[in-house]
Amino acid sequence: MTGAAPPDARSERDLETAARRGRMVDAAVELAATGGYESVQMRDVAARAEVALGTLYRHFPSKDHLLLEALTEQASALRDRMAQRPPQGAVPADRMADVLRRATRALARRPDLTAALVTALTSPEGDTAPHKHAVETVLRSIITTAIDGGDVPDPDGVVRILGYVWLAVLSAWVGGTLDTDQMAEDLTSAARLLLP
Amino acid sequence: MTGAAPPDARSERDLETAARRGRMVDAAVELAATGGYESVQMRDVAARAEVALGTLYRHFPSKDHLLLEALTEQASALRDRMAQRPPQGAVPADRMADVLRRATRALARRPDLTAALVTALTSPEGDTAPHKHAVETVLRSIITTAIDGGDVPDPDGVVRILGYVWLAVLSAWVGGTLDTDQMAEDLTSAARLLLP
DNA sequence: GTCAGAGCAAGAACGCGTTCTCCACCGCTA
DNA sequence: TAGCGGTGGAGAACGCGTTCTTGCTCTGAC
Repeated sequence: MTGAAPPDARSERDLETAARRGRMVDAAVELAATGGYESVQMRDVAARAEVALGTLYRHFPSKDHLLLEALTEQASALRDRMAQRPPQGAVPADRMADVLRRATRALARRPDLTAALVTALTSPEGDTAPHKHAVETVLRSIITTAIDGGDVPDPDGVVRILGYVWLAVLSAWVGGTLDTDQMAEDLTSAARLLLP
Repeated sequence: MTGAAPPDARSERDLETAARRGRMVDAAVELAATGGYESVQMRDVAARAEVALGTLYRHFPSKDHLLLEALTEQASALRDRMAQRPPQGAVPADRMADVLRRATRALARRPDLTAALVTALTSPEGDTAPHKHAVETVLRSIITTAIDGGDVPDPDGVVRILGYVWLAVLSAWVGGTLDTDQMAEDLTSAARLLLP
């Protein structure tokens, strides 16, 4: 932060720095989309973004930080896309199942990318906790749209629990213990058990 | 497998091999208990078990396989201990909350060990899927004891969902985004939302 | 008795995340 | 104009999971 400086008074240098940063995230996403987490190799990211390895680490202290920034972007984009069209269904359970089904289908469309990002999300690095919180908040806001205005007791609790189930199911899918259909099935089941 | 040979006809060599294998798992558990996942370094495990690195990898194809074997043992031991004493509570929700609270307290008693084992469980290595399934089965069997005999509609669905929540909450605790109290709170909340 | 093969020890080697070192360039102030 | 701090480039170096190589010993088959 430059404090009192007007936001459009950035020097050309700052603009270049921002562009470089964007290229690094884009490069990570491109590599993740073809081969998942292990295909995102820091040397390759740096080469594709046309920066040096040291520069990459100057902006992102670890591979997981880099992928979590990408995940935050992707999750926000998903939220915006989901917000375009209100969930279908007469009761909250149906609308929730619809939201989760659509979101899951969107994620399953680019499986390697999703796997890479979820892997970063579930990696145990302690100093990424704030970023993880940010992502969880976005995911919960997606879920929340399904019960807005419905007559749901303890909506926050339900949203928290469904957020956990969503994460666990995604993690199991990434780990290979669940396929896409089982994932959708378990999410629907959770929605029906938790909502009227 | 030696086929038709009687089980106690193992040669001395086989006994030594089994003992070595046990020492490797024990060494991993000891190291995990003091420093978590990253303290379980394969060279250290081999040294502590007094085997060569190659021998360790002959028995366990990866660090995660090793830790998942340890986790299976620990989970089975936990299940046996939990089975000693039936859950307290008048209704299924109370009994479930009791079971989850006791289990969580047991896991929180050795935080570094639990963190290491949960990390292995949520690591995305594809070829550990069967081991992960085995662990999940044990965890679900612990949960199931809380609703045995109760009048619960769709008990399997509830157990699956609560298993997911348990995993996600543990994972968040390991990742540092949740403390022990919040973990217990969310689990209790899930039990009350899902059970009568 | 001998020979093939499995189990293991010892340790070098490799891959990739991460850190460190050294240097060039740019905009700034005396 | 000369020096200076900070951003970035190039790449070596380090740590740890994993793999590979070499050689020894024991076992079972013939």
